[in-house]
Amino acid sequence: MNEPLLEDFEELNNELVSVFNNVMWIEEAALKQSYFSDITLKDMHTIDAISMYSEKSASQVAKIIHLTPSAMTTAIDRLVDKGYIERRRSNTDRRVVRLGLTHKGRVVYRAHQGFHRDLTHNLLDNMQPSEAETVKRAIHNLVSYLANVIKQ
Amino acid sequence: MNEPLLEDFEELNNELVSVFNNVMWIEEAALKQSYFSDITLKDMHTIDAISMYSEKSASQVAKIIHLTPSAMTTAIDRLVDKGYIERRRSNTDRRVVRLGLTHKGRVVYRAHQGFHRDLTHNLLDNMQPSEAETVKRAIHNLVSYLANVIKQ
DNA sequence: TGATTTATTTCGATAGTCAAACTAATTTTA
DNA sequence: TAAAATTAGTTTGACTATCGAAATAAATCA
Repeated sequence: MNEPLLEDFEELNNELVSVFNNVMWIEEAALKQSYFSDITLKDMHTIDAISMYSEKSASQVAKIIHLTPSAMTTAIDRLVDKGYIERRRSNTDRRVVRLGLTHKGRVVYRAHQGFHRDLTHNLLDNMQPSEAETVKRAIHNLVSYLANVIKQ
Repeated sequence: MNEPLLEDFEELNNELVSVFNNVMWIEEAALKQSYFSDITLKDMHTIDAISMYSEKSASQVAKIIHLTPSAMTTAIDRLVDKGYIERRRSNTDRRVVRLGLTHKGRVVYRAHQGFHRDLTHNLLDNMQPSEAETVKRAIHNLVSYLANVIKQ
């Protein structure tokens, strides 16, 4: 590994750690205080993976959020009971369960997207367009690196 | 909120979401495959909060990682049993439990720090010093924003 | 000293996870 | 085309982490 690019590499590193450690529980806490206090952040990620228009199967969603099939089933049960998502057996292959958001599900989904947009806006606060491009490149670096780690 | 700074704001936003959603489970998976497969990522965060030289009390650590006192007790039990941390009653106030890392604890702590340093290095991959400063400013924006959200 | 506060622990209940066994639907193969 | 294998999802049982309430013990206040 070559020389650090920043004198205060450690400071950046610590801030990054703090972001990772805090974002999760802030989302969790925000959910608890909201109108949607009956779901956890993990539930939220399930809803997010199902998303708006896709009609994904249960196993596709399980793969996205890294749950075993059995855990996926109970997670779906929970969210169906609470009225956030719907189960529909596929007509073309009656083994598969297609998942979709209910009206209530679409409302939380959009609220959660709003939270993430706020994060992104704040990330770019006070940046010139060219600087914003640099930030984008940095985040893209991270995505590529993580994708690489996953593959191995 | 003013105009987006990037034409492809959405793309950046999506990548940021993907980073948040993936970092956690990658850390989790990395732990499972490692020599330290007997601890979870949450355990790792406890170890991280205790850190190297501080001698924090149980309730201080609980506050940092947002656990209730009772959950903190059992989390400590777990990590003591597995040999990662040590409990010492304070001499000046015998109600308080001071926590410290064992040798094994310090080893995982450093390994985990290494993981985060890799992330930071990759974030800055192919950046000029001035660009690295911009990235640093962006992350700092995020930290400030999150700190602000916490306060409310 | 007696009452109150503080730090931690114990206990009972609950929720989410996994692995293994199972059901039902579809595809392969002989 | 009937039997075997595969695939998608569910059920069950065991386990773990969490919480809230009550208990314990030490320190501080009045």
